[in-house]
Amino acid sequence: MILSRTSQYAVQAMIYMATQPPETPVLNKDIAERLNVPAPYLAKILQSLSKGGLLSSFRGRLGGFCLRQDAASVSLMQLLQLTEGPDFTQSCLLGLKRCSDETACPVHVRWLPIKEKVIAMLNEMSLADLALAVQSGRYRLADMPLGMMAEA
Amino acid sequence: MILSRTSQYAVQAMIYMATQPPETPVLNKDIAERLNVPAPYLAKILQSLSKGGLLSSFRGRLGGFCLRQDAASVSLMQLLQLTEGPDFTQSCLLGLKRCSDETACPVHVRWLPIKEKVIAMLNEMSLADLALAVQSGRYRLADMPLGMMAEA
DNA sequence: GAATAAAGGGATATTATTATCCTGAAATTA
DNA sequence: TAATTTCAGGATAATAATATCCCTTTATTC
Repeated sequence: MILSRTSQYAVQAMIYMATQPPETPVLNKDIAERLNVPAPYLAKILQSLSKGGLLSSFRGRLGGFCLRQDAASVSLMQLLQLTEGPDFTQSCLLGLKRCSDETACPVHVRWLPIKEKVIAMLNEMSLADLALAVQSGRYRLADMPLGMMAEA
Repeated sequence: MILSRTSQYAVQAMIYMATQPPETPVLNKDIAERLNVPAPYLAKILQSLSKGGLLSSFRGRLGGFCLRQDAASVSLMQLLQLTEGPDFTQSCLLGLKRCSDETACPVHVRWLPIKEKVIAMLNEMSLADLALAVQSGRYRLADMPLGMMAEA
């Protein structure tokens, strides 16, 4: 029902980056501060997103991280497949190794349609959508007293 | 997206118990064996389900565990609220502490309807339903070579 | 009453996840 | 070239989840 903390940080960070002007590297430190998330841990996550091809990273003075692709072309699904593993949507609710339409656990038939809705949602939502929602000011990216959705 | 292993074991165990004649205590050892799950760990889980009011436990020779209520009156939701915590369905997908209709994370609006479907499903499915599904022979409770759904 | 079988409960061990630390490498600026 | 800034990467630490162990209590059987 819930994502790992790693995924939560990753999603928040990616959405935040999508709210920033592209091509201008964003610092891990800044993201961590805005999201109120442990910086060294976030660094590891961003590192793995770079390896996974979603981010570009730059060292040195004007360094930081940029979205490698256009925010509109990155889905939540793509992102979560990196952080949760490539087939995180396929696992059986009861933990069975083999649970398909042919040989299933007893909740399978009821769970399947919901799972498909989840998958569709994850595929449909892009970072651009989410960034826009945040920039509109109606949605928040973090539990913070002071708002973080500036420049639109 | 996925339940804790504890919950998975709990659900499997409860469904299994619901397939057994009521009033006749079932041994932790037997459940563990059938489900292919570590017995000492399962024992802790069953213990907490007893404390939670879903099971009755009996010590001594003819001891074991019984469903305290009729299988038809126990929903998956009830069970999972014990193993995952009372408001496990309310947590924000992105991990925000406060994420309600008024002040929400950017995925909230898309997630909400799905979450409600999940909640409805969990409320609607009873142990009796699931036990019946298993007893029909068309669904499995564990990753086992030899079938476990005997007596109907 | 003694032996046996089961759950109860506390302590401990193992593993995975989350988080921190430190040093090095790359880039920029002066 | 030297100083600074930032990510890279490895090692380590802290925490939480999962799993095991041991001993006690309770009930049954003999």
